[in-house]
Amino acid sequence: MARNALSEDERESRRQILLEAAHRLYRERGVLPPVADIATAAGLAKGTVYLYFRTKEEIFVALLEDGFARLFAALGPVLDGLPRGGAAVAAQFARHFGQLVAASGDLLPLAALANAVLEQNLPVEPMRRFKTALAQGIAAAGARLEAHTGLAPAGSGETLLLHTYALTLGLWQALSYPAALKILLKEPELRGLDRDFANELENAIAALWRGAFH
Amino acid sequence: MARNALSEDERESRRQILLEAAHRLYRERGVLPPVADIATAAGLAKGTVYLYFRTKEEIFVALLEDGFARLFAALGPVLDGLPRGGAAVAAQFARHFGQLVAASGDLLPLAALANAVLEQNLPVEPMRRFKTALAQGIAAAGARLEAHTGLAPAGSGETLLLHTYALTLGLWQALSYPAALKILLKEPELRGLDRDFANELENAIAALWRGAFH
Amino acid sequence: MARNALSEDERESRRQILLEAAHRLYRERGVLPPVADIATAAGLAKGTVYLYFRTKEEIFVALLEDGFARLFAALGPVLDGLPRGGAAVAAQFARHFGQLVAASGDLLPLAALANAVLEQNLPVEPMRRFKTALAQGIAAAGARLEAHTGLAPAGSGETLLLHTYALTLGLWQALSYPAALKILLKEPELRGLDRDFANELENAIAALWRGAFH
Amino acid sequence: MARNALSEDERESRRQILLEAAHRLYRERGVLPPVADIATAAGLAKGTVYLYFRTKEEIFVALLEDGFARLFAALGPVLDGLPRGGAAVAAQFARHFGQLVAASGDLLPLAALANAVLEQNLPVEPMRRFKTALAQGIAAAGARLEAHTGLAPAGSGETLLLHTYALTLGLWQALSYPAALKILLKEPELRGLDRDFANELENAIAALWRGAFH
DNA sequence: TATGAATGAGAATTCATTCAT
DNA sequence: CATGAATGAATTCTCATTCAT
Repeated sequence: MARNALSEDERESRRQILLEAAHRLYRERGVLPPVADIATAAGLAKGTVYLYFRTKEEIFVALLEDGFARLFAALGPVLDGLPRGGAAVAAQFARHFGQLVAASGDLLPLAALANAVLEQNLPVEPMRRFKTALAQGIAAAGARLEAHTGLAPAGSGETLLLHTYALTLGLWQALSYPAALKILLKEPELRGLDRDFANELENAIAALWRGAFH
Repeated sequence: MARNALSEDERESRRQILLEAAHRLYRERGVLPPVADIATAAGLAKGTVYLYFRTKEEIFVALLEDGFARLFAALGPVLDGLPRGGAAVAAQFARHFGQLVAASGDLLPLAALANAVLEQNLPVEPMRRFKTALAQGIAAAGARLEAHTGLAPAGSGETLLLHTYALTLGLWQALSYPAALKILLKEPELRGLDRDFANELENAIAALWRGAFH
Repeated sequence: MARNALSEDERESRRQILLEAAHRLYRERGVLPPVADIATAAGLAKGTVYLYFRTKEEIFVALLEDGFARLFAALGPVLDGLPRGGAAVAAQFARHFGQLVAASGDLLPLAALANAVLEQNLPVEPMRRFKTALAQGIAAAGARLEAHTGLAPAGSGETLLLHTYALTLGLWQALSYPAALKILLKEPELRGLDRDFANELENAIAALWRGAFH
Repeated sequence: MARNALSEDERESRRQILLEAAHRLYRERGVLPPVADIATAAGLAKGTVYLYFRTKEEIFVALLEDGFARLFAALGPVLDGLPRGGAAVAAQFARHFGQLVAASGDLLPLAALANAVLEQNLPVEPMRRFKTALAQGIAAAGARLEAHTGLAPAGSGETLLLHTYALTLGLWQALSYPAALKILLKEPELRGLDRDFANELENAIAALWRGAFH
């Protein structure tokens, strides 16, 4: 059993090394890197990657899962600190949420990839894991939100957080540009799309929450 | 002068045939089809496709452009019919907008693809065209929105519509599933994500607009 | 007949325009340009090119033919001016021939292409035309060479000129580099191949001729 | 450490199999064969080829490198056997060199391809390797030539061998014909170009060397 | 467990040439 | 004669994944 535990630790550590390598390469290149590169960056052989992940996409879904877990963990205190009801809730949440998102690194680009790319070649099970974690994270946070702010009826907290996530994801996609197209934004006709994501996000979330709280 | 140059109409009609073929294949398969298939589906030869579009991605951006043009065209009357100020604006817009989106067909999946995939292999110029049309459509609609509802200050209409677009896009991604994963939604842990998109969208937009109008 | 003659002139003029366009594009790009580009550069339509040349290669063989015709024309006076026998012949010819080659523009790169590329897709007849012109040019010049210098036996002039051509062509290939590889020449190990073509050619030809004249 | 990494020998042997397959196909067809065909001929899969060579052109440059290495190896004894100075050198070298070239197989057609085709799509590094080997081979042989024959000044041996190579390459191009055009040679106007390469080469080289040695 | 050699499906794009008008 | 739209053959190279060792 001791041997097993140790093996389990080693296994987990290998997994983490692979995840970090994949994450780093993705950050550097802006596209899903080839498995061979991930293996090399992790100091392992190509075949070894497949002892830890069944497909390349599974690696990135795992990354996504980690990212969301961290985000939800950070979200707890923010929700707990919200004032009961009233006008201040929206503004306060929007500000804190904006900071959380800013600190979440590559979560958004990765999440945007999820639908378009990752889900194409993914065994069902990791997908279930990810979606389940997402659903449960939102549900738990929703309950907490309702408890602290008095938002009613039951379920409306979950719904609001789902919308919050959607707005965040969509806004990031509307405002983010691949490096090659950044220049376009300087053209006068595109001024309307050249907005600061962080600032825009805070305003949008604040509006959504004001509306949800009336 | 050229005896057999294609007339502008003929050329446009060929283009439309290609666009429709591409659109249909995309709808059927859920992924960007190979150019060879598009050509065949359009009754043309592979090389011919490249007389009308420089890259495969350009085809789909053109589709996107058309879709948005139609959406904006339909949006005009909706905005014009909004009541001046007041509480009713949000609910009325949300209902009509939901219908517009429902009628827009594949616009959303295609738009979701834009960032992740289409922008990878696209000459700048069609990208500029698309983004410019989008920016101008939003700006024009924003002005109209302000004029009819009295929303102030200037620019807030444009901003609200940008957020509306983002929320729509993000929500679609959060709630849509590739066919292979639809079964997952029946599992109890995922009940929270098994929501009707149309209904959810209407609620979310209504909240956002209520918040924007206070 | 007047009409015919005029047509004939027009036809020849069109041909020349095409040849010049092809030549210019080849000079600019260093590779055989697409037919479409040649047509555009000549202000004609793509199909029109095929009214004047049966294949793309035929265009470039025609260019080659022109180039050699000019070279042979210029070679005549050089041969006529050679001293009868003696040691001075080699040096004098080498010097003049080097100038001719230098003035011949793209003849060498084109000639180098002939074997590797042009002959792959060429109707027999233009090939015959070209080779015949080449053979006759060399034979005529050989006779002239023999007459003036007293080189014997009969045929040895032709042979010497054939060898002269071969040495020129081979030397150009050994010493010429595509732009992308010019940098290589600065490396010390490659110093031996970094020679001035004009100078090298003169020396090589002089040696060959000295040997031929004993 | 790697349990099943290929040994250097095995890897080299695979490489050789690929080279031989490529060589054979080139000989049979007279054009660079598609990679797919090379792979099939070597009993390997297409992708495998790219584990050994980065581009198709690299294969043929490797072939060229091998060929020249063999030629230089065979050239050594020939140079060592040359008489010191005097009139006999040229004739003796020409005869032996002609035999070497005759035994070198496809070296010449391949070398003729180098400029026109191979250099178009070649990573710099294999190109450097090849050119460096060529330069060093010529330099070393040149020094040997000077040592044995007393040819002076220093460097003139290298120069003479460069010219020898150029003359050989150019002559081959002037006299060789693709199979489809061999028939042309029977026409009387082309009699001047219908020469036996081996014989012609010996004469040309002899003349060049006589001239170089005075 | 780890390795890394081998696999081969997969797809975009170019461009010479034809031919209906 | 001229046009230029249409054709479709042709080929490279990448890369996820497997599996013998």
